[in-house]
Amino acid sequence: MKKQVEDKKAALLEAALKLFTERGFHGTSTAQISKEAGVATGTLFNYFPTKEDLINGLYFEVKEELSRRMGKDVQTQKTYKEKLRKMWYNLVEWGIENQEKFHFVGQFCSSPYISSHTREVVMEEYVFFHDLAMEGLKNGELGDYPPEMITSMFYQSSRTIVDYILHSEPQDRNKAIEDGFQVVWKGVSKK
Amino acid sequence: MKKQVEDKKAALLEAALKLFTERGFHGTSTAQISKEAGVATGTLFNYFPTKEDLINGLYFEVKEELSRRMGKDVQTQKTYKEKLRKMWYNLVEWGIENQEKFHFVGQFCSSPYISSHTREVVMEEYVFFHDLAMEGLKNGELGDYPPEMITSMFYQSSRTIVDYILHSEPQDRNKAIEDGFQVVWKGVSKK
DNA sequence: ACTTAAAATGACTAATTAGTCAATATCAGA
DNA sequence: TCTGATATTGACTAATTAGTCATTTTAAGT
Repeated sequence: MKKQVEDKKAALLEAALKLFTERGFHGTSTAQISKEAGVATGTLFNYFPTKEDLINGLYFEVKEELSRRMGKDVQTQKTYKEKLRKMWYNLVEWGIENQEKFHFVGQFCSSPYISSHTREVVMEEYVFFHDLAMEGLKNGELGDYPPEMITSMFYQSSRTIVDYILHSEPQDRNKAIEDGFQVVWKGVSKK
Repeated sequence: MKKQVEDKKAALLEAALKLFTERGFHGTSTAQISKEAGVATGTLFNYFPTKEDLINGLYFEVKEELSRRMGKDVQTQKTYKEKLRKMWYNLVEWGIENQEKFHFVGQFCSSPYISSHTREVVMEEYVFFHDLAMEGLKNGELGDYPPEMITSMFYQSSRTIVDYILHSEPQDRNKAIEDGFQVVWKGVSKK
């Protein structure tokens, strides 16, 4: 019975991801989500007491998945530049593999339907990212810019490159990913 | 009588800008917009036959205003780098002065409620931007990246810097704007 | 002051919404 | 097979929605 429960909850989250990304929060009814997930309208509310709880739960799950992917194998890299490059590839490749999730977080990161509590809990998962910027500033690898500016430029540039790859469909994706890293690295590194 | 008409239409557009930006398209009712604008619920539909016509009209107006500002005094600059810097300052300063409009275009540029017709008409206003990238590639000022990648990086970086300035509130805004330009220029320029 | 055409109004409607709840289905353990 | 706790269902409700339209108001020209 536990298995079934997880199936339905996962189906609801998947349906919500698709529809919220396509049509927005108020543009999607709970009935549409239930139908897409293949459950009754009442079932949604067994798992998520309100529509806002659903989008907050979804946002948390997706951001958590992204943070795990971003940090993967970063600390095993030899140089600072290699660490940043690894994180860049993790981020962009995840974005291409998970277009809907990538688009979803971009769309709802500053939405009023995501509670400040959710935002705070999610933020904790990204401390390592801020710390990596601080490390680069201390060891002189990065230009003398505020750390928040560096992390924002890095992350937003990844969104730009993912959108570019998905929309312009360049013949060589890996070239585009590497080009993107070169632009960002030249931009934020010292000298 | 003409004066009054323009007043009401402008009030509706201003109210729509505020509410759509805050709560999204489906998160805002036409009744709320009319109330915010200080007109009756029926009056909105005298100016905009449907809610979608309203958001499309608003999107067109705002994007047109931005394109005019972006291109201002750019061609009178001496060097290529000065042209790009001028455009950067135009863009970022407009974003800071017009937070709601800047946020609005960022939020709705890939929304399904903006018609492809609106998108096409707006695109024509930005040909000069693409041309400036092509110019930089031809004269060897810019690195060998696809022009769409360069224009996207430039524009998205401006959004990042505007958000950074509005959110982190650095003591010296001009320093932050110039820092932002330095990062972008180092990133996309040759050598 | 009178005329007239356009502009403004807000009560109204049919459709849709988030969320409820009483009834039904499921299934592990006895 | 029977029991009881839990999961699922979908008809239902009260509230809200975009858009309509008959009526009233406005104001420019005479």
